[in-house]
Amino acid sequence: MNAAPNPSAGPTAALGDAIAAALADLHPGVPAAALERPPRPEFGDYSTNAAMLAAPLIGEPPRDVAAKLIGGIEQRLGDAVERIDVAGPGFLNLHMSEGWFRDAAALVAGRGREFGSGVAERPSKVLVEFVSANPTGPLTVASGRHLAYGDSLARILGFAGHDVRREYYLNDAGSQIDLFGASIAARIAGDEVPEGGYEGDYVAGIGQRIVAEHGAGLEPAELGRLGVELMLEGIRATLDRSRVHFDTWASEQSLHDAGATENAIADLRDRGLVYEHEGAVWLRTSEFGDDKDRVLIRADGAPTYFAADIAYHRDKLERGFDLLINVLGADHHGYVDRMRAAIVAFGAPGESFEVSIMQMVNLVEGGERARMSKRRGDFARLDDLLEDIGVDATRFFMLMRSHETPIDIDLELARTHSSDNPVYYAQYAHARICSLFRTAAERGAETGDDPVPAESLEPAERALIARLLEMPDQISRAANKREPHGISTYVREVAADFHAFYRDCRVVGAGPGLEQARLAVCAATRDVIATLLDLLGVEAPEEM
RNA sequence: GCCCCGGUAGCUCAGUUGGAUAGAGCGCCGGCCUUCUAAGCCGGAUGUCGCAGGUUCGAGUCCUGCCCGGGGCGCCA
Repeated sequence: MNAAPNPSAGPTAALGDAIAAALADLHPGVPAAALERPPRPEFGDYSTNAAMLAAPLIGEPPRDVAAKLIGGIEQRLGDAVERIDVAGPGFLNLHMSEGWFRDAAALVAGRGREFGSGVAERPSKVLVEFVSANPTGPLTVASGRHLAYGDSLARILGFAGHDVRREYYLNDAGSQIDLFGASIAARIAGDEVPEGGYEGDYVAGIGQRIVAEHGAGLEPAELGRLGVELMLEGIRATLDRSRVHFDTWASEQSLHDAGATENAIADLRDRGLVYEHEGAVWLRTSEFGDDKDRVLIRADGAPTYFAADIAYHRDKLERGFDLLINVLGADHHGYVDRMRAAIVAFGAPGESFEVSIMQMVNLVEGGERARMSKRRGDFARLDDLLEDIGVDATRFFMLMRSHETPIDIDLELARTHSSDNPVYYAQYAHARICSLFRTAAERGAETGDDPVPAESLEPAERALIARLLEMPDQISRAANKREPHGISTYVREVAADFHAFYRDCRVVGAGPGLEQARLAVCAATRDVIATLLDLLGVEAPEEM
């Protein structure tokens, strides 16, 4: 039952192992106990509910079981632990020794930017598809949230040890492209765009550029193709500014050209899952958890968007991914069941397909919903937001909340370069540490093997180290739950603990032994913050 | 009608897979720079965790039913 020790888990792993072993001695088959950080300092550095889990199986009161566990845990941990108390309903509270904290800090510092990486229990090959905005307009702030989430999730999964690829699916075929071409044609002619067409001012600009380069008189279909090229140029530039780089761009048109849609439908037909009804061709998605069957080919002979997407996802599966993650807007949630049904129809496990549903993002200024652009038919562009508040603030604010919650971005707050702006809080901690190392270098760091003075571990220092030790758990949690916002919460906690440490603990010139020990704590903190910010796609400046 | 998401401090939101006296930021009040960055720190006030039941040693967290807000239920994409 003991998992192989994972070097990535850090110093706390040994605590969990000791508890599990002591528990196994007492009674077999007790479920894995939690190792938590208790809510209050008096409760020690770590606590476990092991005794409360074992009590019903053993048939004794939790506090009695807890008392029996103490010896076994103490014996295994030696002088790492100073004292173990039984508390409350049966918690075991572990008070770690000063030496244990010093060793832990040195270990974390030694791992540098690697600390917390490789925590995935079962590394797998993952494809994250996100943004995938139609190339018929510039990216919006909604895409900005998708991109921040998708890219950060990819970074986190990669750091955790998975083999991750980012992909953008390009809807470069179909009725929307036709409509886009018709809209451009109308603007060139000085007419209103057709019903339901693209009304944004940028369409006229696209038309002008095409006329300037290729002359007038192009067919709408050609205008659509050239328009997509130009829009794509802009989209790539915006992604670049946002620090997002896709490994692959999948093209719907290419799938059509390769006959992928027909092949996918033929495959499903071979599996006996396709039938004809009222002139259309249907897929039995209802056999795999969907509400009802879905149309693959319309009565007029044209394949549906769903059919093309099935072909696309079949292609993803054939490329050997264990896990497909799609990042979609809330308006697409009704689409999830049918797509998963198709995945299962191809013989892949349902769990191999996941969708992260993104809630909306509003821009707020002065307590009111902000308009980034007042032009008719236009919308809040990501470029305008990047211009306004910068990449760091954009990405950080997008990831401060769970993706399942709508967010309001306060532009006034995001713009200010003051302490009120949460994006600078963690960056400032990082810059402060870098500055501290510069000072240490100027003054000449203390050298030698002086021992660390006893009773030199201040409460703030102890709290900071304990916070750093959460790193592996925080990474695996963010990765497993697909929640980059957990990283954003955690990095602010690390920064807050560092600022308190900085207040209470002199580093440079602290004295023989102590200065080096505290520089190790600072180095560990600096690296952890830099890693976390990088996972969010935010820079870690060395000075501010 | 059915499905998804949310409802936690004045505001915006966290809440580590069911744990101890529910937290943070903003806003409000008051303190702290002759030593490593004050973009910082410290102290102070505020809660029927939407409502009602249930599960158990224990529920903001899990189950059921309601209420409110947002989104979705096409041979559109």
